[in-house]
Amino acid sequence: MSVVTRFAPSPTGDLHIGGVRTAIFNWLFAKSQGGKFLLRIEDTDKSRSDAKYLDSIINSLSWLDINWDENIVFQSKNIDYHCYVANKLLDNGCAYKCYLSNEEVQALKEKNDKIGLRKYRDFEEELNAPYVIRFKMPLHGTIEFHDHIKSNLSMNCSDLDDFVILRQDSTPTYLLACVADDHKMGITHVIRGDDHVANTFKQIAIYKSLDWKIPSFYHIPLIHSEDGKKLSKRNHDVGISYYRKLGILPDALFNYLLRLGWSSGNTEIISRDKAVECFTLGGEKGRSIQSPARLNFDKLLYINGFYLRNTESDRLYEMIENELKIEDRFIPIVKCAIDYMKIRSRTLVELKEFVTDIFGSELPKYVVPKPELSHIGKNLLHEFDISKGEEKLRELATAYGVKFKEIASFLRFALSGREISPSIFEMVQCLGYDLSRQRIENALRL
RNA sequence: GCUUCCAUCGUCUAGAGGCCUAGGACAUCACCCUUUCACGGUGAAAACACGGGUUCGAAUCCCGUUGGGAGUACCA
Repeated sequence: MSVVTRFAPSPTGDLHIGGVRTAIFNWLFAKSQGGKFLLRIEDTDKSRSDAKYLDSIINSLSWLDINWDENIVFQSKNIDYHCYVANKLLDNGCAYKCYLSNEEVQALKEKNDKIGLRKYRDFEEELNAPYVIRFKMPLHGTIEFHDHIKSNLSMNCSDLDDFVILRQDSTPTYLLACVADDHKMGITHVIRGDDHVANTFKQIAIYKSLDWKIPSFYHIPLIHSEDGKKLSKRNHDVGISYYRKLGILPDALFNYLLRLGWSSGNTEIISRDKAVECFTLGGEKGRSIQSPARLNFDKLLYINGFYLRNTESDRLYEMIENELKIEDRFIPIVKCAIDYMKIRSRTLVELKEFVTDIFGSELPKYVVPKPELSHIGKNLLHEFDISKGEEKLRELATAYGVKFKEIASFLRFALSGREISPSIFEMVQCLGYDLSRQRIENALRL
């Protein structure tokens, strides 16, 4: 049997960082098994869904290079099918029309009155009143399933309500739509956040009532924020676009998220190809932890720095090209500088700023005060030609009796305007002799 | 409250009864490299939540306590 997984976000906001990890797991699982990875948009809640978020989901997944097979499935387009399934359940006696009003339901829930909630469960008549369709939960027994992450789970049916599957307006609820769509799409493995475990018992009851094949379930723990709290939409760091804006590379985010709650021995840096090769989830050799993992920004930055300095400079240039506001004649200089600056940057944004501030114009931004330079030092620099190179400069410093360090820090200031920069002759190499001379003369005059 | 799941350094994790005086990574600190900063290298500090069992032997199995997560919608 070939594997089919799916990622099923709802278009109600910026793609959640936890959702991204779920997508990665699903994608990786499918790829590692030679199966298919499908994308389904759960847009049945019209009031909360928005087309702009659909774009952002597609855009974000593409950015991460997580590609899906076949066409996107829109849950809202399957509503007829959901209704058909609900009626089937009604016909085979596994569901019933419930005429309870909203207020009545609320009052019953407050009293935790499960019996009262089932008032219409065995009601024979047809009333001419609005109704919802409720699923007939078995009164006794247990529902059990083997979760490949959490192992065997079970729950007493008596703890489960007769939940709504079709609303008053004849639209399906999540519990029904999800089962129906997963079945229709031939999903074999459901990998999702463990906020869905409680739903799974209910969904399994639906599968059984329909005599449908039950997929394998993998419930992965949720991701928590840095302070150990639940990730809240109020926090800026839950949406993927935050990381993108910050200059995180997609491969770095992929790698970082993969290692959150999953591991392959002690390996920290795992390329996409390698991940596809060695990914397993659950089962005998599967590596996935059981409790929520916290986001750790420092580690993300470290991983990002690693990917940054191991990415071809030309590639990096392409990534920042559009945001670079520099004259054309500085482009070759900037390109050259990326070679030296990528090792010193942790994000693309940082790289872009370094490179434009230091190499994007005639003179650098002087962001620190000019260091002291002795008279002898000045004389030396007036005489020295930068094109002669480092050896010559050292010789001259010795001859003049000036510390190389003194000259070097002045040159660093002259060429970069800051205390932190590539080495002096790396900068000279990028700037060229003329521009370098110009910068030195200018600094000498300051 | 009820249901259910979980528990190794500050954080992410390795660990599937003896290989563990518990390993790696980030962060921290020291030193080395060095014209600055990074990168790189070496080293330090840092954890099996607690209490009972089972066993010749437990981080690993069982029970309890404590702590944490998730769910408890005509939302997904």
